[in-house]
Amino acid sequence: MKYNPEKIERKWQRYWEAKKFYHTKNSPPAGGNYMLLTEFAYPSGNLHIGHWLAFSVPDILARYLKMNGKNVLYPTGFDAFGLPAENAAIQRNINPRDWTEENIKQMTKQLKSIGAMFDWSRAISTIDPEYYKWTQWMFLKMYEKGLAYREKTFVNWCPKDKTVLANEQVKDGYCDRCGTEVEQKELFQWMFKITDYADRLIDDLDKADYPETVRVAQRNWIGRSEGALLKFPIFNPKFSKGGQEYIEVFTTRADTLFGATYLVLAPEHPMVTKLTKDENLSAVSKYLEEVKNKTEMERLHIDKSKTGVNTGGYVLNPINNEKIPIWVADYVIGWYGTGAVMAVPAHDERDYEFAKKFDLPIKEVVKGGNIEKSAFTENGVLTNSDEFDRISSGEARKRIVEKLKEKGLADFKKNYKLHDWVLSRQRYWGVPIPMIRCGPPAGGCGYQPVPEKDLPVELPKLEDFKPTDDGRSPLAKAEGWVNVKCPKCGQEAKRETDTMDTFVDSSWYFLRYADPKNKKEFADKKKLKSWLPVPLYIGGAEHNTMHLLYSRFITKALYDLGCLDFSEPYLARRNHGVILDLTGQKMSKSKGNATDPDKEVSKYGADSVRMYLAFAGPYDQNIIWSAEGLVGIFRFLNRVWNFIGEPVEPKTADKEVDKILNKFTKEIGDDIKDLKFNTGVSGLMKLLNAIEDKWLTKKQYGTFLKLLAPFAPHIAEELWQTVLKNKKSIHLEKWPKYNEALLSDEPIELVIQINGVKREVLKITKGLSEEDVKRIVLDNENVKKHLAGKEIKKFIYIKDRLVNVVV
RNA sequence: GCCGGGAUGGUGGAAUUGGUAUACACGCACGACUUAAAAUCGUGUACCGCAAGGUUUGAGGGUUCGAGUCCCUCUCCCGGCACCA
Repeated sequence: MKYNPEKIERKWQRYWEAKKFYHTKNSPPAGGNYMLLTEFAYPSGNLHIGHWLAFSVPDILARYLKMNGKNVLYPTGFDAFGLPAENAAIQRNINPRDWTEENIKQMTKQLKSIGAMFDWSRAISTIDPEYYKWTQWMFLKMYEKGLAYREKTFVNWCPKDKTVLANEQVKDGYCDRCGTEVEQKELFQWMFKITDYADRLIDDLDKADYPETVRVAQRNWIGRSEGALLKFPIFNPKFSKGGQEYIEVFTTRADTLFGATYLVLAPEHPMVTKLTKDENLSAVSKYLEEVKNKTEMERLHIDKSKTGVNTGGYVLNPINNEKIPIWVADYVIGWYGTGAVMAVPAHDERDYEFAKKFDLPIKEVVKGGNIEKSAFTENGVLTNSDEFDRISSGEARKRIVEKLKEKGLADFKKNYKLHDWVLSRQRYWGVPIPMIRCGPPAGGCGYQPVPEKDLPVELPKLEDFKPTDDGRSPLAKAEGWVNVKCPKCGQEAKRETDTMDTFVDSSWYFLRYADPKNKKEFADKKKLKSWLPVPLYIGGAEHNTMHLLYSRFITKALYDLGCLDFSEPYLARRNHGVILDLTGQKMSKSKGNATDPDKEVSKYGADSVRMYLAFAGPYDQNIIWSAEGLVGIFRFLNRVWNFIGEPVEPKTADKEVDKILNKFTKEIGDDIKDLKFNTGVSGLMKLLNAIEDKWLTKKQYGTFLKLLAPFAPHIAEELWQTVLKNKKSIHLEKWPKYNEALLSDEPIELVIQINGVKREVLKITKGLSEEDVKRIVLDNENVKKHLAGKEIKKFIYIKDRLVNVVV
């Protein structure tokens, strides 16, 4: 019979499903529980080849761990709310729910064709009210703790999607979802106080086994910098009546304070007009108007040359009371720090450029550079700084701040680039924010949380769910839903009509896998304890900042709320790459270069696709899809198919085969454990090459199939049950044990170098002493030839490996 | 600009972490089977050289008996951050 994957794969998938093989029990066996987490899928339409990479390759590890006695949970689910689904539904003029549910059905079918050991009994979907009830519950808990709040701020507004976006969802000034240029709007929004967790989010990165890229990306994103807050007294008769007023600035270079020759306010700074002298007012207003008309893009990227105007106002340098002019310039960012900086042109490139352009004084206070030519931004020794002269920058930073601190004019301060997480969206397809607004904007009870017993606040069915231009969610139109009684006073009130960012839904989904059907809690404490934190989380690098940061934050918040007894959700994280076409382009539907996995599966089978993806390269690197490479794997599986035949009697067992199997049992197992799936596959190939023309016993054939089973579960099962006539599934078998003694039994090849150049390879037994080896080596004809007439200076012997004779 | 990762045959990649560079595949070439092709099997395949031998891991230098691996300088590619004070 020929190898026909289409015939056997469906059959075994049904068999495994019928026998509930992968329905994980809660009680751990001796080996313990292990949740191997992969990122759940967004139901966008069809499964693409990237999903196969994300799910089929880690399945190799899941199966290996199961064979090694772990109670493995390989969960799956759908991250089903969100903008793309909603936009797609609008385009097709159908309801987002219908569209999403249809996709979930289709993708579930496709996911099953992978042959992964997903536990479908625990599958979750974020649009299930039984799930999002707990998303809302968590929001309320956060609200109680003051971690969720509503405030008017400048937010990113996508004019096409008609919703606000979190900072993380804006890429170079464009909407991450649709590519439209993002505008800044000042709106009331719901936010999570993620900034409260900035330090812990950085410091705890070292508590888990995260790849360096993740650590760096998150640290960059949070952007902690340590410096000081300095108060500059305002010198302006207009405002000094009735107590001194100050401009606060943040700086990491307090050591350069004596070099501050002017002060700059961001155009957004609330004090700008107040501080501007009457005769400068028209110039300043004009400038503010100009800046307002610039888009974020122009301000950040196109127009990098410095602009600004003098306000005519002054502050005093707190360290020496020098009078310093106040300027307004848009190179200072409104939201970062205090929106004002002390300008030290001698020691900051931006200030230098600005000072040159507007002819402001440049005063050197740190020695080491040439300020005639450029700003000197490194540390050095202070000069022109009174009592601080000849002190190093590092020391001066401390001392200057300490001195000012005594007068209440400074303090040490950490600053962050991280913003609070704007979580409200003015869109239909999301989890309703469980809040009720009582009374007019002023008066009434204000915002009141929906009582816990009323959860979930279900998303109503809407005929017209299209977004609006007025910054209001489409839910505002659902009058029957919006109008409720205030939970506090019982008066007429309205529901919050914004929905939550989908990243809230996906920030805690892995917790639900521990107890997906629980109606009383988001998960039972005991079950949480037995499954979490996640031992290993595998996913795409595109989630290294957003999703990973958010889920770490929510985990920490839940920990603080007493809901969890761990504060870091994952013990380890590994990234997988993306799939590229032969020209190195990223595969995508829109480019038309995407491989359709269904087609490949119907041609070569799921086993071939799985093994190809595992084989094509290291798992954390990008994979180049090669149709020819896939055929190579298919050929290999055909050879396997033809190899497993009628077993011989144990009496005639080939001992050599045992040795080979023993060696590869260790090698392949180690490879899987280390996520080196590519060399694991090559190990299987080497193994087959070594034993292909030998006759094996049933046990030996079985061992081979067990090594193959995690990679190609269908063909392994077929040959195991139908050719070898085993009654039970191969996927209930244990990973073969290898014999350490047998490994060291092997003769080894000793490399002989003369002056570092390989001259001879000798087969010797393991563990020989240096004297024995020396005798054997110097007796070798080839070695003698190369040594003739030369004096041996050194004889280096690396045990069981190599000899280097230096002459 | 700062930070991180990388560069190995015609291609994807391997290399026990300082010890045989190019495993395993793909591709290609030749051969076998075939009327023929496909499939399959066999042989070869880093480069120079008839050979002995020599050269080779982006470029150059260094440490070492020995470097793809460690150190320094540089080039290019990918990713994160970026007027963040």
